[in-house]
Amino acid sequence: MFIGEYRHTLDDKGRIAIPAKLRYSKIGEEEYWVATKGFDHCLFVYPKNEWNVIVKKLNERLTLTRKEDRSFLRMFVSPANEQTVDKQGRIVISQSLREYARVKRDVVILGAINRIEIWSEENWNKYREENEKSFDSLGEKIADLGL
Amino acid sequence: MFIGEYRHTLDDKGRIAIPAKLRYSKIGEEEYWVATKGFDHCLFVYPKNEWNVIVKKLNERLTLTRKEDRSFLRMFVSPANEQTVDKQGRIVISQSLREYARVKRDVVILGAINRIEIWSEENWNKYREENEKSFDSLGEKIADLGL
DNA sequence: GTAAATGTGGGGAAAAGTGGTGAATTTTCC
DNA sequence: GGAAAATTCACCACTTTTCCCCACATTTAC
Repeated sequence: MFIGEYRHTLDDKGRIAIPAKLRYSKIGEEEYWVATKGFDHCLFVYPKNEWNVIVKKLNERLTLTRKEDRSFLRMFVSPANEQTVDKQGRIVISQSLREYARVKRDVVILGAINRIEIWSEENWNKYREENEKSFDSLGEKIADLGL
Repeated sequence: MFIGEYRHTLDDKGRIAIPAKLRYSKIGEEEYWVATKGFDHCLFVYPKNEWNVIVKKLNERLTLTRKEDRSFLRMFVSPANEQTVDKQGRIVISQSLREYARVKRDVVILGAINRIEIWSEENWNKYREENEKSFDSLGEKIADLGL
């Protein structure tokens, strides 16, 4: 399971190191990772097997003939990128993904149970500020989680 | 599985390179590809075997007597043409397809699971802008896929 | 305090993408 | 039917990008 918040840097070649704690978590020891556009202008990064579960579900439910389905496919699946980790534990973030998430150099990486999220530092700070304020009330709005 | 977003160029002869990641993906190593008109004014490009699957389905489900079926067949199957890749990994996009998708020089190529899509840059930017806005809410509609 | 692991930067070889030339084939026109 | 024009096709060449190493600084673990 992926948890934790990490500050890393993206180098000139678009490479970013996956935090060791995430890289070597059980769920994360895969041959490759898949990065794609996520909600709220961050990137979602899945280990191979988790990604495959999602695509399988999507394939069952999405149809070629429905407009919304095509849109979701193009927004979520098409931008995805398979990446093997290099010897230093890094993956490459493609240019279109970097643009989408507006990441330049300083990056925040979040563990999010079955995926990793990559945020530009600016976006993350803004998001965090906004949501910390309403954290308590937020708890009441979301579904009954049985906590 | 085809995934990824790529920016390529179409040359004066109508040739376009299939991104290497797509060309060499398992599903993509075929003798030839089939390009045809797709939804939303882009082009759909299938590897041989995937195209055959589509045609088989159409054959089973479309009837000669229904007006809409005939129309769909003529819009989707008739404009299709087979293309072998040259030594540089390119295929030729026929003029009528180029006109349909309004592609001139700058082109965006999308991996879309079992097909590839070719967009003119302008069309893609417009489509993306319109659909990115509703991406977050769209995700909710598609609902709990465990993303 | 020392050794190992982690994160960051960079260089060189290989692959990918693009543009172009000349031969072969097809089309057009008389 | 045959010659000229146009188009297509199969290579070749160049530029850019990507990939695979190696090196080093910093942090973590023992």
